[in-house]
Amino acid sequence: MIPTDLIKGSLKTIVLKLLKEEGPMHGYAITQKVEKLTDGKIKLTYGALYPILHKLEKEGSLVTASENFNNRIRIYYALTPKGHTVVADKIKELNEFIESLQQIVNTKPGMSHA
Amino acid sequence: MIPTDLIKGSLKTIVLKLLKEEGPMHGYAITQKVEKLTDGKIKLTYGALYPILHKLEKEGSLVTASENFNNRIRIYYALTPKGHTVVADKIKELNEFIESLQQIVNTKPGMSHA
DNA sequence: TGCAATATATAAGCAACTTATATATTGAGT
DNA sequence: ACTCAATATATAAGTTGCTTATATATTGCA
Repeated sequence: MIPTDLIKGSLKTIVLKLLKEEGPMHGYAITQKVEKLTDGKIKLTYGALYPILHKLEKEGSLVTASENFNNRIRIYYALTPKGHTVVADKIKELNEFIESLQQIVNTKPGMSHA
Repeated sequence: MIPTDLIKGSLKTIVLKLLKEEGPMHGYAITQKVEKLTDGKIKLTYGALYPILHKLEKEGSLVTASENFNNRIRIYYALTPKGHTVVADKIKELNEFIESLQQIVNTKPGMSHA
């Protein structure tokens, strides 16, 4: 498990990216997918997930559609056009972040005057 | 500039890694180095840096040595043996984190059944 | 009958930051 | 002489984004 402090700020981007690639998903499926994609290293808790989804919906990045599956309510979240713009920006940011981290982490002694 | 929410949890690891590669540094130099290494994309504020340094010192990961440079006080922070152990762990964590992020960000439609 | 998995949701609390503020020296420009 | 940017360290108040705990309800397996 990766410590939560590291992951904190990336959760919203992760959720948006999944919805972009997988299409509409319900909350439970999102947590499963994240865990699977990262070999259990990132676990999205519901206490984090649902507030994020509700906030994105409020902001107009997501819309919801309820469905009844075996008497269980499933609420599917789907990207709006605005959401597609937002996710593109967020992924760009995340890639820059990853690059910056690598710049720091991959620096080795002696490389400063390379 | 990368939004601070993304960077938040990584700052302590970044500071430790720099001290490992560059040897003892003073606070101001740390902020300069981070900014330079990341092309200005990550800026460490003093309000974040000094509490981190003081905390690491308190935990026994760092020791300090004051120096007088042109009548300006410089406080050099250096890794202790414990600090070296801590930084190794933190870097391992950060690498796992980066890998996990890439797993999510680099996934493209259709790759789920590859 | 009971437990794990499925499914959504909110409230209280905490940690790690940001922002604002304070202090003091050096050196360059005007 | 004056002013401003850069150098250098530090703390306090406030905010955000999570975690942890809690609540509710169904399905399917043993």
